[in-house]
Amino acid sequence: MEQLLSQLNEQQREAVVNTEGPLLILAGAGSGKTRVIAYRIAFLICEKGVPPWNILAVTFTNKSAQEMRTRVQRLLQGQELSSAPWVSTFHSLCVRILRQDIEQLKESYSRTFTIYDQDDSLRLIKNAVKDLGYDDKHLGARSVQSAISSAKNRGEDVEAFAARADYVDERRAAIARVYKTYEERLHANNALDFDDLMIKTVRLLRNAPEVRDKYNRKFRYILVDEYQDTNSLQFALVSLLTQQQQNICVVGDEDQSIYKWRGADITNILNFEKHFPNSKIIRLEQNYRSTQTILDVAGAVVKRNTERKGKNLWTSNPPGERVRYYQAFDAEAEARFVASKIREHRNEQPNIRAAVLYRTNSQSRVFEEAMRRAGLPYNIVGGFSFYERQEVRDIIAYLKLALNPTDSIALQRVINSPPRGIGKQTLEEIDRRARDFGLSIWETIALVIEKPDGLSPRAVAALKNFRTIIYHLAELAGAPLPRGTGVRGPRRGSPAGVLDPPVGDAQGAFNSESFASPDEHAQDAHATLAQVAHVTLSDSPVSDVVKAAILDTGYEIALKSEKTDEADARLENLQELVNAAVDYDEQGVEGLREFIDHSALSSDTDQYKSEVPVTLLTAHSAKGLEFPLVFIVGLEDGLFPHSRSATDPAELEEERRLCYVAITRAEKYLYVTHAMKRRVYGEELASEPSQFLNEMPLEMIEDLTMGKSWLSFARGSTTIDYPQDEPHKEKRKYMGKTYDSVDSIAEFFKLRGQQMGNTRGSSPPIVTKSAPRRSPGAPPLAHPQDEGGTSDFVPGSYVRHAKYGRGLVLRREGVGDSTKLTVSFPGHGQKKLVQKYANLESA
DNA sequence: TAAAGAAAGTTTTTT
DNA sequence: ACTTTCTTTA
Repeated sequence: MEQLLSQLNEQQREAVVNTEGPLLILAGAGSGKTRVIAYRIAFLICEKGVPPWNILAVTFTNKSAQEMRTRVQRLLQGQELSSAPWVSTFHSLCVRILRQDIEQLKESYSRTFTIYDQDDSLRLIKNAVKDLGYDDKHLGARSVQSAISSAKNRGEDVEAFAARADYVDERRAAIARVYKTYEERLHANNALDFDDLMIKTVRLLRNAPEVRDKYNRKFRYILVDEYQDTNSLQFALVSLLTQQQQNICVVGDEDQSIYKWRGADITNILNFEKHFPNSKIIRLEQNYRSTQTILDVAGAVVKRNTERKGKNLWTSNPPGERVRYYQAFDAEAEARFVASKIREHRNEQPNIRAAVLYRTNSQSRVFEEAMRRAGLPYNIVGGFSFYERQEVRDIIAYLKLALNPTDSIALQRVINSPPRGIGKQTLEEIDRRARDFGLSIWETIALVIEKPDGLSPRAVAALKNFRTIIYHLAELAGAPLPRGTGVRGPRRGSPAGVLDPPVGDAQGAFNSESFASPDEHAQDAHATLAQVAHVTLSDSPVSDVVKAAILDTGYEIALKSEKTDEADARLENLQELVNAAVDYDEQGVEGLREFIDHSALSSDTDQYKSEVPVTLLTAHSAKGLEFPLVFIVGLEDGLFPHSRSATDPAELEEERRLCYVAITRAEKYLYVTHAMKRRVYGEELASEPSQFLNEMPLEMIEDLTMGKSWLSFARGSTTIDYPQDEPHKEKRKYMGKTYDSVDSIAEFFKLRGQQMGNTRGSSPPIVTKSAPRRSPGAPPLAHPQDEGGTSDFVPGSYVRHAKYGRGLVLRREGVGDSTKLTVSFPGHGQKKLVQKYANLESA
């Protein structure tokens, strides 16, 4: 341990050895935060003799949890440990607690509850919107989902939400009714959505003193990573868990707070000392990751934020090279540039790892393509994960059904996939009857099989077939379902663990008939966590059940008979799913349930290989990672910063922090690029450089663009700093001929025309050399061709609308009569208007 | 009922 | 541009 401690600097060491009482570690980017947490855990175990199971470390993503586990493991190598410390995400921690104790909540949820991911929850909301008779045009399921989610995260239940929805606000009242139905149906399905996982856990700990006490005694030392991103529920959870011992250590950095949109509450970290009296604060300000230049650039950008305490991040690393800049013609050219630079770097340093950071996942496609073309193996983080693929979700749905057939979302998903003759008509009829009798769909199927009442024999046969498949899977899983109309589940079965494996008969699962009815078995609601984790009663491995879900359902045959490349790829994915299941082969229902939980809670592919030359990811998912070579791409106005943040200064600051996070991922080399035009929704749009580029010290940037670029214009003029709070007054001064991307495109064509000896073609007007720089974000001048009258309505200018009043033009699309403007009106939100009909005047 | 074709919505970031 | 959902047709 002595030797371990000597590898840390003074502040880091302080952070490690101060194990007792509340501790706030303010850790700047690259200051060795993960290292400190790992050492701290090792220190607690080795030096303080704390048993590993008394330690809990919570992170936000699976990726960082995994990283943490590996680090701790490496430090403790050689140590014989009886168990590992709990390192988990907030959500998986909640799942583990709820799987154990949710019945103490007395809300008639059973421990066999199903987790609904965002997609499942969206389906449920869609159904609810439809069944309540609302027009899904007016009440988009997605926006309802986000309204409900943020209500939940504010701690507003249905009643509170409805109370705030007075009769004036019809839309809100409608959402309130959907919210109510949604909650009822979640409950009827014995299902919890992501937000519920937090909510129910907090409620459980609040309302059940004995449960709270149990976990307080269990988790004697708690660490929370990325504390600046915690929301009020997560704060409540942490407070409840540390009520008794107060050994709470949180690590965070206000400059890296990028999840306010998801309810993160920065005051959690700012008021830590108030929440936890007698707390210590330690600052980690030495950066070990980046060159001085990269750090300076990052600092210059984030300095523009006003909502900030500020800190003194320094490094003893060499200055390194300048940041490199490239202005690409379009998104494809940008990707080609990045790929070729990565190859150049790898020629110099064969094993250098590169990352491409973009604002939105939709940008990843071009880069994938370019990497493939350049023969660079790449790894893509986020986007559609493995578990989000249709075929994988289908098989998971079968598995969910085997454990909980009342899960109507899973049932609807697979009842007819692969096609087995249960069509829309049949489903609607069943749905109607289910509602009439107040039964779940599964229960109704049983009813219909006995009393078809007008349903075609063919449909009944198909339903029977489907039911047999589920019966079979349930038996194989070691959780046999009662035959006939008898139904169990949270609503009628005994609440405790009816779905749990039969105790004391290892053969049970294989002998399907003998377990047609569930055995009575002792259920200790207060079983210890260890007991739950090691229930190994049924003999069938998880992978066998997964295989059965692929084969016995006819899924494989259906795919094989398709004989398309796509079907083959799907089959391969399913093989991959079986492989994943092999890892979970600790047998039995608990193993299967854990497997399913994992699939719901892992959004990013965890088999992310760090040795791969190139990693493609969003700036958000890059947080916590570092790469010697980093490309920040798409630095364009409206993209990064994103246009959705244009109207709110606080949101713009969050975008800036995101940019800060992106820059500080780089160790040695940083490239920043933008394209002059880009396709958005299939439409080609000219794009302006990001204001964040302008906030970087220009002398620290090297221009790699062939010919003229935005940067060369920017350099040609004196830098004008306008005060943060009053940008508009200053900006309006620059009304001379300015840079904009149309001119740059003109420049590009001219240049290319010269290179190719081609002087023909209608070159747009060329920009004058002496052009002063326009500060990005300022109103660009009208293009020469639309001079007069309407030419003022360009992005950045203000207009007046008869109904909405004064608004800011954000985007302009199309030409002539079809010109559309996206305008943001304070109090009315963004509107898309056809310029010809909108009767706008400039304001 | 299922497959094929047409229309509409989509993209901010994530557990 | 791409994907999901609605509509038509075999």
